[in-house]
Amino acid sequence: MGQRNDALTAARRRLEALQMRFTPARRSVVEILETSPGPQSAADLIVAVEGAVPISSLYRTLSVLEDSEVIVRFPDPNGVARYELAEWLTGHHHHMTCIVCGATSDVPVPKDLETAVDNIVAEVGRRFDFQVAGHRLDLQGVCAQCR
Amino acid sequence: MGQRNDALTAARRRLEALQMRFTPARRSVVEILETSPGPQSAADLIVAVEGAVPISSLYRTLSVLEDSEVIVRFPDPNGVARYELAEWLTGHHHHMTCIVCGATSDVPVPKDLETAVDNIVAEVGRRFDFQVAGHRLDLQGVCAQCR
DNA sequence: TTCCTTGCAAACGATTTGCATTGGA
DNA sequence: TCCAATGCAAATCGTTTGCAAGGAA
Repeated sequence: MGQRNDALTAARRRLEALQMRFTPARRSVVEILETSPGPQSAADLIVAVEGAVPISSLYRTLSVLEDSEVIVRFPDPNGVARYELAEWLTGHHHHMTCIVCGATSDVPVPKDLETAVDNIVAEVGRRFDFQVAGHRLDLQGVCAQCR
Repeated sequence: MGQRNDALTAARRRLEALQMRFTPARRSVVEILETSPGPQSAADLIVAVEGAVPISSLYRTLSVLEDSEVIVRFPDPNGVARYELAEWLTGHHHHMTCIVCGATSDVPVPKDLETAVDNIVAEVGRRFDFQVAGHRLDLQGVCAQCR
């Protein structure tokens, strides 16, 4: 079923639909993010592309992918921008950041727990007259490797 | 009972315990944060202190208060650093950010819902072998004023 | 040919730091 | 007096942008 190529294919289609090219740099970033265990910083990506892409081009690539909603950018607990494939490509998930090594990884919250989170979020929105559009749940703690 | 002065008093004591002074600038920042409906950015604070405190001093003030754990710094959804009184002064709470006006405000999640959140977080930690030390739940949506 | 894309360098905005000065205990 | 705190200016860091050159359709 080509599961491995889904994100790549979807990304190419999205860009082509916007009359933009699926260039090597753009493809590389999508590939890297697809195979990463969690969101990557611009610095991580600059290293990951092995200096094959100049800093300014990397940022431009990220900006294009973000504008086309292939990736999303968000600040990690330390304020550094991190990027990951958009949820329409990966599914909804949360993050856990290790306070020892600083690594941030994805947490694909099981359906039953996610339902509970949704209920809580909806209830809070109701109580505070806030029209909820989405949420983020981040855990801080110590990962298995750091114990 | 001097409820209004608790944070101010606690902040002064904390600084004095560290042999630091509770200067006017430091006091101002604590007062502003104590009376704000949500976390403030450095830019907000610079405006709030009415130019009475130079930029560099304001940042130094924030850094001192952060190091002494009187305030905490965290990035809002747009990546700008925001500051608020530490939870030992205000109690645990979450945040909601309006995607229209960008305002971030506190959400003192009711005890019953917070208990549910705690259970979920604990369960996730168990399932993913992650020693959870804390969590952040942020809601994105549209606030009452922006509808 | 026509645009989109790239690369380099300069520009930027937010935050930090060096250093001499000020001021409180 | 003595050391923390301050203020200004210069330095940094991550990120963005102008502009001319390169490349795919």
